[in-house]
Amino acid sequence: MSKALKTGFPQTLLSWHRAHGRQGLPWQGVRDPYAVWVSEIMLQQTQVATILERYPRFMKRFPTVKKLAAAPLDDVLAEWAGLGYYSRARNLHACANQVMTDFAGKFPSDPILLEQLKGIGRSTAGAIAAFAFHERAPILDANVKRILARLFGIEGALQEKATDKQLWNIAQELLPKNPQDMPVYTQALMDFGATWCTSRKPACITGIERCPFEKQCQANLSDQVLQLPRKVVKAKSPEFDCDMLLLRHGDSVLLQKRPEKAIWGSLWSLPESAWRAKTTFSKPPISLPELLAQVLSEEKISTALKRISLDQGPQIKHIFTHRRLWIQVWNASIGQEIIFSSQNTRWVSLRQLGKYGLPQPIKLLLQGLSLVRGPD
DNA sequence: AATGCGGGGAA
DNA sequence: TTCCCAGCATT
Repeated sequence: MSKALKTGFPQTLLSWHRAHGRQGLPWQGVRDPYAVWVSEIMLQQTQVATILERYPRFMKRFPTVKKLAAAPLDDVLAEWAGLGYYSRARNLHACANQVMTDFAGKFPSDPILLEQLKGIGRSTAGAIAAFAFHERAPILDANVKRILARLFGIEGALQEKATDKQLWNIAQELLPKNPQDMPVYTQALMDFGATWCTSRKPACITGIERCPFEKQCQANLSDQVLQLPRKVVKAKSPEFDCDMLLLRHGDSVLLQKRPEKAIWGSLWSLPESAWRAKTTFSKPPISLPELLAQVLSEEKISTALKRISLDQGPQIKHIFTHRRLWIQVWNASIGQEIIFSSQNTRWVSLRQLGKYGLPQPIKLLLQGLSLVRGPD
């Protein structure tokens, strides 16, 4: 790497930030390690706009690492509901307890130690260390990968190990000399990637703004900006369908806790059948005992239940990053609460439903039925 | 090295 | 539709 670029890059970026950096985001200027950590986890693979309302709400609900650690996991998941990647919430809770027990309630400043904590990888460790402790530690999120791949004309695909290593090395080398610059520098990288060196409409292509690196940027010089960074094309996501049971008794609905290592892990949802690879054939009608036996793994279904009929409810199409799921909802109502022998089920009154972490499509479904309060 | 894990916004 | 996003953990 040329010495001019190595010293010039951080200074130019800092100047750029003074004139064009994003302002007014709720977590900007925050130096409390706990608050920094929450924001970094919340922003993983999640766009800023999604978090704007949720971050202050989370911080108000769990103002300190101590309170977060002491809270029931279900409360954390309920607060996280709708944000996706629920292992983040489980790890957040576990990490808070790690910090309490292993570090006396204080986040360590060393990125090597931070990376040992649940849910904190190298990039998040670098961000926390830089923002909260002025450590000269690099980050390598999607913004930085894109900026560096273009600036240095990195041709390898992002998924390749060698490319990753190469980018980390560059990110390390480009760090500003002065540790005091680390918070702003780190923020500047993210801002520049998010607003100017964007994936599809970078400033150098739109011509709306004049990129301060246009003379050094290898991708720009070779007219490859939109081709970098390279990615491996992913296969089309497979399609599935399943049945879900909306079983009501009075003002209660039957929920089922999902397994931890699965999609919507540890959230509460409606009892559901196994997912089937989607076919074009319509399914035959299903009886309540059959469905109960499937979704609850109940061996004995009482004769009273056998007289209950199922009403076909709505079909819901839900898109994940890697899957497409069609959900057939079946409505049923029973006269008395039944305690099922299968674990992980719970009757929840409508009034309490909002306190449960529900998958987004289920939350929307129940809201549509006026079972769950909307946002206050 | 490859895969699983959400949800929403943009084009 | 497809792509993208302040990634990490697991296998």
